[in-house]
Amino acid sequence: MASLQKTSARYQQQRQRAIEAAATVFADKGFHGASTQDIASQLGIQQGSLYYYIDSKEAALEEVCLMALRGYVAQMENIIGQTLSLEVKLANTIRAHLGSYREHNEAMKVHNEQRLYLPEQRRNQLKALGSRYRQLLENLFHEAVINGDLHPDLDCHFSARSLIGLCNYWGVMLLRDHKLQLEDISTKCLQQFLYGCTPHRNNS
Amino acid sequence: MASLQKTSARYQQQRQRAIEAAATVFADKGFHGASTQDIASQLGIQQGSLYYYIDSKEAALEEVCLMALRGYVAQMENIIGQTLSLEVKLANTIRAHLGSYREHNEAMKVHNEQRLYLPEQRRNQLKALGSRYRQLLENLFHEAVINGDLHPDLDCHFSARSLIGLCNYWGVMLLRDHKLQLEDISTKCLQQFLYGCTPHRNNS
Amino acid sequence: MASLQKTSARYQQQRQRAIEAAATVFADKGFHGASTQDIASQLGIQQGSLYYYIDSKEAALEEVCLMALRGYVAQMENIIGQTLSLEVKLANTIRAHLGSYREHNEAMKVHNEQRLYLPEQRRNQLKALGSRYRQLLENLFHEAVINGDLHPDLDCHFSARSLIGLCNYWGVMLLRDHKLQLEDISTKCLQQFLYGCTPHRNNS
Amino acid sequence: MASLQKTSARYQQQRQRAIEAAATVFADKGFHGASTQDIASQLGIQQGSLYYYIDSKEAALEEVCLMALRGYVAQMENIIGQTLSLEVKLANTIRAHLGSYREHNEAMKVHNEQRLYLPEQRRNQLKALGSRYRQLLENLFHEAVINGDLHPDLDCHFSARSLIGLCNYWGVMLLRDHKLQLEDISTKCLQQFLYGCTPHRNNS
DNA sequence: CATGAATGAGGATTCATTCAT
DNA sequence: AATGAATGAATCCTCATTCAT
Repeated sequence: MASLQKTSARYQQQRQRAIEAAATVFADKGFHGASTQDIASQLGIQQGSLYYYIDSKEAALEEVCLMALRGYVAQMENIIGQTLSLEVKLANTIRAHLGSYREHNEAMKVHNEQRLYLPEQRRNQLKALGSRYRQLLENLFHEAVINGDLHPDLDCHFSARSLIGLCNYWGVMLLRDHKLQLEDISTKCLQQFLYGCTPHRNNS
Repeated sequence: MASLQKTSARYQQQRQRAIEAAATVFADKGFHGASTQDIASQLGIQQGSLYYYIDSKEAALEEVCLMALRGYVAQMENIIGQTLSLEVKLANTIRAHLGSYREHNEAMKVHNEQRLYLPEQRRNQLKALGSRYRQLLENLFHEAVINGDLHPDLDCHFSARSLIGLCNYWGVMLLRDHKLQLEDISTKCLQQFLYGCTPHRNNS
Repeated sequence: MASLQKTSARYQQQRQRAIEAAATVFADKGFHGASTQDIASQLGIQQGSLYYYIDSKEAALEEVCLMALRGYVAQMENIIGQTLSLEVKLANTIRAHLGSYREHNEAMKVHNEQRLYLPEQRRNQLKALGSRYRQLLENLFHEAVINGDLHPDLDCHFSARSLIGLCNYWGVMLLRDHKLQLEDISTKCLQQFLYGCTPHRNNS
Repeated sequence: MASLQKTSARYQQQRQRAIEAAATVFADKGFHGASTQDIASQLGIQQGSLYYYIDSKEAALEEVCLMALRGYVAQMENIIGQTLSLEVKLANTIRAHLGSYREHNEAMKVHNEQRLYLPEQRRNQLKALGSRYRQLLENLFHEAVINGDLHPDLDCHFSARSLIGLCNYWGVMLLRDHKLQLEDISTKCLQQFLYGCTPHRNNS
């Protein structure tokens, strides 16, 4: 009859572990392909006990996605806020983006691939965070165009999304193939993104 | 089972429709989130009747993926085989890649997002076709490096995959947002990929 | 629109083949474990076509059982009617019983093992034939007791059923193991049944 | 799955009840004719709940058969091990065999009639137990032949199986007709088996 | 005669969720 | 704080049967 102390540090920590377990399982099997039994097993508890920490499977997916995006956006705000050259800022952004795939228990992958299985209502926060991220990136590009660091005719919206697409692609590759080096891929993504494939003077 | 002659044009056509219906449904709800009832409804037949045309839900996913990749690789082989400049070949490749998202009942999207839910054994053909595609693209890059059309230090493997990642990202966007123009996105992808975002002389 | 000539020799022959196919399949997989597809395959026709020859799966089972019992009882009447010693009559009975397992497409086995899956109503004829067979055998025993050929205290009902049980057991063995010799098993069954296992003078 | 502790007495007892319910239902309707709904109803639980106690319908059949054979073989070993006359040993064997039909929720009947619907792999234990039983019986006969208790030319293998066939036949009859008396049938089976039907001096 | 196509009901199995303890 | 037990709905798939052609 004691009221549940769901604010205790112990509870919060176990809850966090539950979300991470969900992230791992969802990343592997997909939201619908994963069972709450899978998540409980990953955590080392019984299936029924899982519901002490999550409200529903769907809520768990939402938490996983939020966990991924929150860290992601926070890093981005930090990077953008610093006084550094465009190239360095972009390098940091890309490394942060790719790096977050290897941390966070694959929550990033889950966000990218599974978030649309959430009902509209549950995606509100997620959409806001995602927009914020894209906006920060887009603004960075706008300023760079004005500064002359980027091509004057650049479609900043298109470019921001392209960078996201590129990073998401390689992020998943980093998860799938552990031989890939984060630093190496980050550098190449930056090069590819800034200068393309053709011979250019900037690098000569 | 031995003497079933499911080769009539009528049967083959209906079967094709079934695979397309599966593609549509899988693209929307994911493999595990979609039910065979969903597919049957999409086709306008009873759930049980669906099995007259497909062997299992899993087999349907395999067919969807194969349908996507076969067309895709065939186009690629055609494009590569022609005597055209690198830029035109790449432009054609990108347009074909993006275009195939808008045809094929979203089979491309399903291939990209759901194929890993197939058991190993069912992915053999798929893997072969996928490798073939990447290889064709990579070879195109190798030759272009030798010709001097691309940067001499280019990591062709990385670049080929980056192009695929970029196209897949925008392919899904084209599906999601019908206001996007295929031609416009294709051109921008080509520009981004070849020349990056920085100001460059090639295009000036 | 021509009325179906279900009395033609051609039809009757094909119908017979259908019942035999059903017998084979039912013997192997059991009534509920067998599908009409299995039967059609065995016959080399399409599943739908099967219904031209049988009214339902259940009706097919009834036919199979009847086919088995009719032959069985007819042989028995023939054997009993002859003027022969008890021992020879029994030998003939046993050989006929066991032999029918190797002919008749396993219909005997199906009758023994599957007939109870028929609804009461469909078992009427079957019961009559079965009772008739047991009665014939029992009468044979009664007479033999009176003649002094069999033990005066013999429970003829029990003995008749025991003989049936013994023959059914070995009948199935003959189906399962093709190395077993019909003649050999028949002789041993007769010996076992008449004289048991203990040393006796009759055979010395 | 790893940490499930389904070892509580409560669980084991309910599980046992589930297997017995399955035995009853399989005996009545056959393996393929019985539904898991039937078993669950027999147990008084929901269909889905049944799977908390069994892994699959097939596994349930295996358990039923094992349950039957285990008790059966254990009794047989006990009987054979005692120092008693052949006749008494056989009497005990037959009574045990027939008696087990009336206990064990008809598991013996299920074993005899349905075990072949199990896939090869699931029949391994079953085969071993069955062979063991037949072997024990056969050995008993071999010794009796040597002692002169049984006919010197006896085919012990044939006789052992015949006894099994006889007992199985009457075992099923005991299930079907509750008016039959176990003791009566046992005695008659022994008489029939040892001395056959002809007049003999041994018993006079 | 025979078939291809379709149906709809039934069946095994899984699973998110609940809840008493 | 956690679990074992149970539920009932959903889901994939099979199958007996029908019927137009």
